[in-house]
Amino acid sequence: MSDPLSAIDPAMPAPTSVDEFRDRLSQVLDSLPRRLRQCADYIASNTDRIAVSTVAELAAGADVPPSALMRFCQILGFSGFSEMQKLFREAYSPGWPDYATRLKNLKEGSGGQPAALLAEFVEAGRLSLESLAKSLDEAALAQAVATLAAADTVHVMGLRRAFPVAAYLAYVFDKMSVPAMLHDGVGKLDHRFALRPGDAVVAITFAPYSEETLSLASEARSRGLSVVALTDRLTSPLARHATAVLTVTEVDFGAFRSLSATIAMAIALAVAVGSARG
Amino acid sequence: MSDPLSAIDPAMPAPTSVDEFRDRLSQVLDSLPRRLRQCADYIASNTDRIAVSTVAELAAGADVPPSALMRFCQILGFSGFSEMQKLFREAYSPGWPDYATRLKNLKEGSGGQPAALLAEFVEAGRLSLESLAKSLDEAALAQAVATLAAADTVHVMGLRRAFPVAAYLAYVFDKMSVPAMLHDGVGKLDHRFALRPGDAVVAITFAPYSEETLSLASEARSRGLSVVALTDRLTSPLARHATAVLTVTEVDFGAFRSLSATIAMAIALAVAVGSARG
DNA sequence: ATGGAAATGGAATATTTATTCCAAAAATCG
DNA sequence: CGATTTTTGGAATAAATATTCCATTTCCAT
Repeated sequence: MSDPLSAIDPAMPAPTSVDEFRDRLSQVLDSLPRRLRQCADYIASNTDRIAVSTVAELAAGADVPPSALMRFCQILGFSGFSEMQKLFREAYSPGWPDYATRLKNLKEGSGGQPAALLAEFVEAGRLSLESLAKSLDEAALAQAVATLAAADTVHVMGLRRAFPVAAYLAYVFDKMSVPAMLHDGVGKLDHRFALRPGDAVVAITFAPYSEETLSLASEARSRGLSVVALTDRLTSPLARHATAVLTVTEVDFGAFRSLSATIAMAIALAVAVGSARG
Repeated sequence: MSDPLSAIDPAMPAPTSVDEFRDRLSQVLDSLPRRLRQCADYIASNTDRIAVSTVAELAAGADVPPSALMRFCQILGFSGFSEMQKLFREAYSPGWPDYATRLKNLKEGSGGQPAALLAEFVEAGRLSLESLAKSLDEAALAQAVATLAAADTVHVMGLRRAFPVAAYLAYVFDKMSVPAMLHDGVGKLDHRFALRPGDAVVAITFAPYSEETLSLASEARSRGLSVVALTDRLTSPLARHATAVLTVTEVDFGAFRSLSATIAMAIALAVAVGSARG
């Protein structure tokens, strides 16, 4: 037997830092056969577990036998798993088990402005999610689900910053085999002829409310279709045209909102509707 | 021989959290004899090494024989060192919830309720955000920002579930007056002629990776443009074509991901680039 | 299809690491 | 100061863990 695998580099010196480790990993990645690639994938997305796991645990996680993982370590240039683990144990600085500390660290730390910004958005997102959990109007949600579950086609509209939410909602509907149409305003076509009796509309807009979305909701309502509103407050102009109103208060940071809560609401809605339909 | 040491509390239950551990430690501290106090002192100021050290290493650090350290663990209420270490290993990276099981429960039990679904998505989002804060590669983020700040036009591409992220990214770039183009695949036009020297690409894709996005990234790279990858792991096929790789691990619930962390990363990136450009 | 090379899984083994136990050393108390 | 209890260190053992090896399977080129 020749030795093609370690021939990737016969006596490659072991990586001496986590960065070197990452480099090596991406170098060898392409030439790895199935099992070893599984190792690589799992290790790459769970690098932080290496320091505190056993071969058996990691192997189980990657769904390979322990011997495959050993081989993997050796291909990377280590003498075995223990040597690899040593690298990560030395580099280990506790990942700030405490989220608050870590956040503070990011804000003030050496990562500079981008990291601090990220920390702010993470925090905003988390707060938004918490507030959503607390202030959820279950009845309204249930009603919205019932409405959409009973509809023929679901029309989804949201522009500008609501557009990502609308797009994701449409995506999830699609995956759940719910007939849905995303009104995206491309070419200024408004597709309102597409609204048929028996259909329903999900309209998404936040202050300052987009005219186009309000107009579609209003049109739908006047034609007798059900309209589910996803908006920022009960007094939103959108609420006027809606049969069910879902409100989500996002915590903004700077001029931009995290959308976390809005998206959570949207997926939950879509999945609930999808399963209600069977 | 009576048993005064464990008599500190004959069958005290083991601490179940790092906080409980700290409490216990300070409780017993005063009643400890010399060697055991050495253990306590050393452990108290090196709590973070427990997860990644052996008995022998810690004992050496505290300058006591291993058996003293064992006794110390038992006085704290653990059956031995391993049990104590387990606490710290788990606290460091708390096992993610078993969503397969939860989802099953939801479907079967009374929990098919939309509100319960929403709670799960909220939880998934929160975990994703926390994990992003913990695992952020600050250097990669800084590099990505620098890359994009130096570019002429920024091209953004992401399809399917990555599309909402791409759309939001493009929206924020626009608001921050960064020349950006969203490649949305409308009409199967691929717009690759639009890539000009001096431009940069932000490519977003997660397993299973979309061919179109990979192909745009690869094309851009081969023409010498910078490519920033926003993906789920370092071993992603997208990483190959990238000059900077940002990874975000989202906790999935069922088939759908919350996108919270991915979006947080995207906004932070866009805002940082926007302000770097002035 | 067929032979040869490569990759794989798992059982066997080696090594490391945790844990117990007890004889010796300190400490405590009358 | 001697008797008794507590604490200590380290050697012996048990358990967990890493590592190797090889028979079997898979892959690939012809």
